[in-house]
Parts: sequence; structure tokens; C-alpha cells
Amino acid sequence: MRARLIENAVLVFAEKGTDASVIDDVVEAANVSRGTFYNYFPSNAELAVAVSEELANELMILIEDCVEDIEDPVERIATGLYLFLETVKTFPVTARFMSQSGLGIAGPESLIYEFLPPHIERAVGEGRFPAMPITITLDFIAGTVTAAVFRASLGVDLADHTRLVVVSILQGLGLPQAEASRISDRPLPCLEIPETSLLNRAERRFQKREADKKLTAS
Amino acid sequence: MRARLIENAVLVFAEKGTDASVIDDVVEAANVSRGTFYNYFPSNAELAVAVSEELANELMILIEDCVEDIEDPVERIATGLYLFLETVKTFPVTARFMSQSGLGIAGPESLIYEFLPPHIERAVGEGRFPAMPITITLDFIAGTVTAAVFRASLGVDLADHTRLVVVSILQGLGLPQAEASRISDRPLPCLEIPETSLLNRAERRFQKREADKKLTAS
Amino acid sequence: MRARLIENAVLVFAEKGTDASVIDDVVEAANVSRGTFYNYFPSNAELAVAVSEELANELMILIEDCVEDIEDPVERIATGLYLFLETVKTFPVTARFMSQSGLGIAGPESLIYEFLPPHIERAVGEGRFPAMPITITLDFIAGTVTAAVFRASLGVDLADHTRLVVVSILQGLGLPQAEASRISDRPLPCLEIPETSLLNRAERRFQKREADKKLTAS
Amino acid sequence: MRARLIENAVLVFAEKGTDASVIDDVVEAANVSRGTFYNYFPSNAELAVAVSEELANELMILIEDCVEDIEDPVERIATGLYLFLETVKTFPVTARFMSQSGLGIAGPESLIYEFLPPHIERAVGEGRFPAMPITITLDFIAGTVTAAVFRASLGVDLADHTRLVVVSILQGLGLPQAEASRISDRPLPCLEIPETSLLNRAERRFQKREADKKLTAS
DNA sequence: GATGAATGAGGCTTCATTCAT
DNA sequence: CATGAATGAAGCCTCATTCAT
Repeated sequence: MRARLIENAVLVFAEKGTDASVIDDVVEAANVSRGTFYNYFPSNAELAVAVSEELANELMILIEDCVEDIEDPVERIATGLYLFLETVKTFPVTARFMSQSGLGIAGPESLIYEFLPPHIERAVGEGRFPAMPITITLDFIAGTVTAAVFRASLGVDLADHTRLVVVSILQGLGLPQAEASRISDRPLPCLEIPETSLLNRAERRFQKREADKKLTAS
Repeated sequence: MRARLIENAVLVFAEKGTDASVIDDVVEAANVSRGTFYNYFPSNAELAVAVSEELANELMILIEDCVEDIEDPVERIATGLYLFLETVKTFPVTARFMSQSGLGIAGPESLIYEFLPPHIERAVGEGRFPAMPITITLDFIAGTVTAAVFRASLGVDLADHTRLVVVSILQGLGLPQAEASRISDRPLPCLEIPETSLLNRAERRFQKREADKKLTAS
Repeated sequence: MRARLIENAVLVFAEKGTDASVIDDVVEAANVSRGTFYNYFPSNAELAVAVSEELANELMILIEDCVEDIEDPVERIATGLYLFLETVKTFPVTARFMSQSGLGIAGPESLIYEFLPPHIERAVGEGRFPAMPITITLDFIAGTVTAAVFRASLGVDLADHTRLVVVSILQGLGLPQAEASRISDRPLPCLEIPETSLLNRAERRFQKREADKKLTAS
Repeated sequence: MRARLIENAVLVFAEKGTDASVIDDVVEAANVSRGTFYNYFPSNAELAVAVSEELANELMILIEDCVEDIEDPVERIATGLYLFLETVKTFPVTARFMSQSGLGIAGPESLIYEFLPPHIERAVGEGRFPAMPITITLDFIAGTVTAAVFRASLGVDLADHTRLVVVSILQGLGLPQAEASRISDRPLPCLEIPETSLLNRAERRFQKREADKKLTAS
């Protein structure tokens, strides 16, 4: 039930923004009663946090699984960012949810702030990146990624978009152009997203809703 | 009257976010009646847009005035971004307003999307930056700047923050490290913000409100 | 408008009790919008207080006007209580409202606690009543009157009820039986209740509502 | 289980009033499930009645046991009222419960309406009290007692309170001052309240709850 | 019996918007 | 133009009650 609510909340937040009054829509989308909602979440805000964490955790874990064998910290960062952006693009509902949440919700618990620092520090230690306060580095990455996701959420798909964003980030971190290009030209893996993941469930539910709407309209 | 409303709206948006229900607070802060508000703005949204444009235009013009004599496009971009960030930091209310609005409102009318492209293109033309779709470049800059403003709006002030952000952007755009550092090490001008500017008026009004609150409380 | 709301609130409180959730009923009875209600009363509780004060003040003033020429404090108290009970009995809606409010709402601002003490003290000073802590005296009177009003609100009308209640109170205060009887046997005045008083308006509105109900039913 | 629910209900009613929404609190206080509650009481109202009767019956029986040997009806009434008030004062939770219930719930089943009439009638028969409709007499007593309990429930303890209230009642019933004083100056017995009585259980449970609250808070 | 998740009616409150003065 | 009372749709939240396990 909790899962059902979260699943539907993704949709609604994606449509109306993380600040919007959402409870009514969620309970309608999830086909449960208002009361049930309050058995699980004391308020709108907690729901938003729960959704955010759930999505982020899921994606984090999938990406980490995929990149854990990459030894080179720079390659690992590049691959992680690439996978993140590519995956998000494949799941428009998630993309929209993330742009709606903005930097605010991507708070200190977010994917980026948890998983990146060790690798960045290693890269700095190895002299691959010049030293810089970690907060500035993370803001830089988060800002760029957020803007890229926002662009994607508008439905625009620019040629080579993900790769170019990753190159920009690597360069911004201080990697020479040539190396940045080389690293992002490597063949990159693709994530396997389980059918039962929140990403997939939210997306399917969205498709279903759209289909239902059309039926009702006609 | 329009000015008065906008001036007060900056504060309220800064506090409660651009999506929040705001009209009541604005009319109270501005000491006008609800009805009057509707003589000037058909709705909340138009107000947010108006505020955003007003602030952006003002700042754009001030910055352009200051940088128009800089010939080198890269230096000009760097200086513009530097001035933007430094100014915003001096006006916390504005900083908060901007982080609250996020990328969404900074939309196609924003400072960045209007004034930067020519100079970027010139820099690309001169071979200073590698070619890249302009949208990606602008997203990259907007994202990084937004994240930096967000950080500043939290009240954190990291040493050398503005300069490092500008360096990251220049590098991200493809400028070699050495040159990026050199350009941002130049002595940079400082903006003269007129007393009657919206930036200043909003800030002063904010100070006044805080003072009033303390008086009322005691 | 405030008057209109209070007027209708009397009815609803009379029916459902002072603690009941009443706003919806009041706005319906008064034929105004929910929003309007909140322009006048921040909540249920404030409404209850307002109604209570309004009714009490009105009745207090009418009674005081009527008894102000009575020199003897005991006669004055007796007459005041008599008028209070008789009047309340003539206005069943008010009687019901008062029994619903109980002792709690008849709090320190009530009629009884404001107007009686000086006369009681004079009577004690003149040796008509034995001395007793004023709180106990007032509780005694308030309790007896409340119970009498409660009885009246049930629609029961016992022969000679008001006079016997007043006799009991006078005796309880320490007046010898003979004198208590003598005082309450005097011809007693009757209040003139203005047509525009809340008492009358509430009562008329009640009649109207009952009539409407019958019409709707048939 | 029924006993457990009632025991806890006393507390909750004492705190929030007999009309309040109470089931949740009761099941939490009693540590049983919602469902169980409905196996014992069809609704809030029945619970309130059950609690009220249980408390009243218990106290009635204890008092009757104590006064059954008093031959003089007036003394018996006086002693009964005295014991009632003194006992209630010793059990603040009960006092609060009773003031919250008010006259309404003390209805026709109450202690007062069941046990007093015979003795009053005897007293009238013996010429100790003047004749008066029994309903008025009982209302008079119930009203005065209720007000006294209400006062006690506020935590106020006036010197000699109980005795003075009893004197007022006796006088109000028509007993001459001197006799009223004499009767209430006799040494009066004190009730023995069994440890397992509802009065005691409710009080202990209240103490426990308060203790738990303090622990949780610290 | 006991349980507790689910329900949904019912009541509360806010706030953008209108409109007569 | 300015006003501010009135509006009512839209959302929030609680809590008595049911029911499958």
C-alpha cells in the first residue's frame, strides 16, 4: 500500500510539482481512500521526501552495481553520471519528477552527495583534478545535471546530449579536453532496470493513466 | 503602485517560493487592498513573471553597462558571470528569490539566455571554446549558476566561492585550466547599484519588515 | 453580517450543543458562504463565546434597566433572578442554548458573576444574609439557575416553577422562610424585550426555519 | 476487558469532555485494538453512559452503606451529600469527569434522582421541609452539587467548602439556619473506598499516565 | 474474541477572485 | 482607481466504523 501510494505520487508530483497540494490526486490515482493516505504519510511533505528517497535510492543502487568494478575514479564518475542521465531520460515521469523537485529536494541525502565524494577525492589525490572545496564541486555537478534533466523533461532530445553534458562536467572539474573526450567516447554500459522497480512501475502506471484518459474521452 | 507591489512581492516570493499562495501576503506587505492588486496583475503567476523579469532586466542592464567595453568575449562572459554572482550575494533577498524560482522561471527570457549567446558564439568562432550546441552550453551555465545562487541563499559563504564557480564554468566550456585561472584572477570591477533599483528597494523593505517584527514581538 | 451569523449560531448551538461542529450548519442557516464565516470568526470556539456574550449582555442590560430602582438588595436580587428565569422561559431557543453551554461557558464574564456580587455584599453587610465566601454563593446561584433553565429547556413547565426556584435560592442564601416567601410574592414586573433584540431575532428565525421545514416536507 | 475500557474512558472523558471524539484515545490508553472496542460498546455514547452509571452506582452504593443507619432523614440527606462531595474531591479525575458530563448525563438514572426522594418525602412528611414539587427540589440539589463539583474540578479548594454547600442546600430546602448549621457541624463519617473500585483504578491509572508522560518527555 | 488496515463522511480552513461602492 | 466584504472551490485532516484475517 505504501508502495502503491508512492508509485502514484511520482506521477502527480511529476505533473504538478513537489510543492503542489497533491494528496487528493494521489488518493484518486491510487484508488484508495483519503483516510488510508494518512495511515501512511502524515502530510504532503513527508510523501515528497519518501518518493524522492525511494527513487534516488533505487537508482543509486542500480548505478553502483553497474560501476563498482571500474577502477579509475574519473571513469567511474563519468560512467555514473552518464548512466544517471541516460536512465532518467528513458523514464520521462522520473525526469519530470526530478526537475520539479529542483535542487532543494536533491538535498544532502541525494545520490550525488552520497556516492560521488570518495571518487572525487581519489581523483584529486591522484592529481587528475585540481583541488577544490568539495561543496563547490558537488554544487557544480548537481547544478549541471539538474539543468540537463530539466531540459530532458521538456521532451527535447538533443543529439549527443548526455555525452556532451558529461564532457562539460569533466572539463569543469579540471580534466583536460582531450582526456574528457576520450573518457566519454568509450563504449558505455547500459543499466538493466528491473520490471518491479519504482522507475518502471511509475512509468507503466503513467502509460495506463494516459490510456484510460483517452478511453474516457472517447 | 505597480512598482510597490513588485517590490513587496520579491520578499514574499523569497520567503515562500514562487508557487506559494502569495497574494494575501503581498497586499498586506504593500499595504494596499486585494482589489488594487487585481488592477495590476491578473494573477499570481503574472506577478511572479513580472518580478522575475524586472529583477533580471535590471541586473542585466547594470552588468551590460559595466562589461560593454570588454573586447575579449571570454573575459566578458567571465566578468558578467562574476558580477552576477557577486551582486546576487550582496542582496540576500534576491538570492533567495532566485533559488526559489529555480530553472523554470529563469526560462527563455532570462538574462543568461539573452545576453550570453553572441559572446559565446564569438568565442567559439575564434576557437577559444570548442563548438557545442548553444542550448547545452546555456543549460550548463544556467545550472551551475543556479546551484551557486542556491548555495549562497542558504547563507553559506565559502572562501573564494564566486571565482571558483566562474573557473569551473570557463573550464567546462572548454577553456584550458591555465587560461581559465588567468582570466578570473584579473582584478574585477564592482557594480554600482542605484539606491532606487528594485534590488535595493526590496532589500531595504526586507530590513524594515524584520525590524518591525522585532518591535511587535517585544 | 456578524449579527446575522450570531443570530443563526444561537439556533444551531441550541440544537447541537456548544461543543459541536457548527460552522457548516451556521453558514447554511445564515445563507452565507463558508469564507464569509471566517472573515468574522476565526473558529467555532470564538463564535460560541461571541454568542454567549451577546446574549448575556443583552439580557443583563434589560434586567438591570428594570431593577435599577429597587433599593432593597434582596428584593433586587430576587427580582433579577425572577426576570432572568421568566425571560429565558419565554425564549425556548435561548433556554436551550444556555443549558447546552452549561456552567463552563457561564464563566467569569457571565451575567451572574458581574451583576450580583455588589448586591449580595450589601445584603450581607445589612445582616440579611449570613456571611459566606462569595464564590460559594455565586456557584450556588449559578448551579440552581442552570438546573432550572435546563429543566425549562426540556419543555417541562411546572406550576409556580420560577417563584419556587427563587424562594429556594433566597432561603439557601440564608433568608428566613417567611421573608423569602414574602419577597417572592410581591407583584413582579415583566421585561419588555425589543423586537430587534438578539433574543427575539433568534426566536423568530427559529420559527421561520421550522415553518420552512414543514413546507419542504410537504 | 470491559472494565479496562471503562477505566480508561474515565480519564479521557475527564480530559476532553463527554462529547469529544474519544475512541482513539481510549483504545490507545487501554492498549487494545479499535476492533475490540466495538466488541464491547456500539459507540461513543454508550460508553459515556456506561462510565457514568458505573461511577455513579459505585459511589451510590458506598454512600448508602455508610448512611443506612442514620434515622433522621435530614441528617441522612446531609451526610449523603457531604460524603458525595468530599469523595469526589478526593478523586480529581472523577470530579473532572462529572463536571464534563454536566447535568445532561447525570440524567434520571443519577444517584441523586434515585436515592434522595424517599428521604426528602419523609422530611416533608415530618414537617421539617415545606412541601415543594419533588422535581424542583431535585433540580435544586443537582444544580448546586454540580456547580460545587465543577468548582472543585478547577482545582480550587475553598476553606470549609463542602460544609457550606451542604448548609446552603439544607437552607434552600427550607431548614432554618440554626438547624442547618447544627446538622452539618456534627462529626461526619468518611468513606472507605476499596482499592479495586473504579474510582481508585481510574485515579491510579491517571497517575501512571502522567508519570509516563514525564518519562517520555525527558 | 481480538486485531488493525481501510474506509469515507464530515468538518475545518485557505485563498484566488469578483464586484458593488 | 482603490477598496474590502463576500464568495466558493479546493484542499486538508480526523475519527467513528467496518470487516477480513
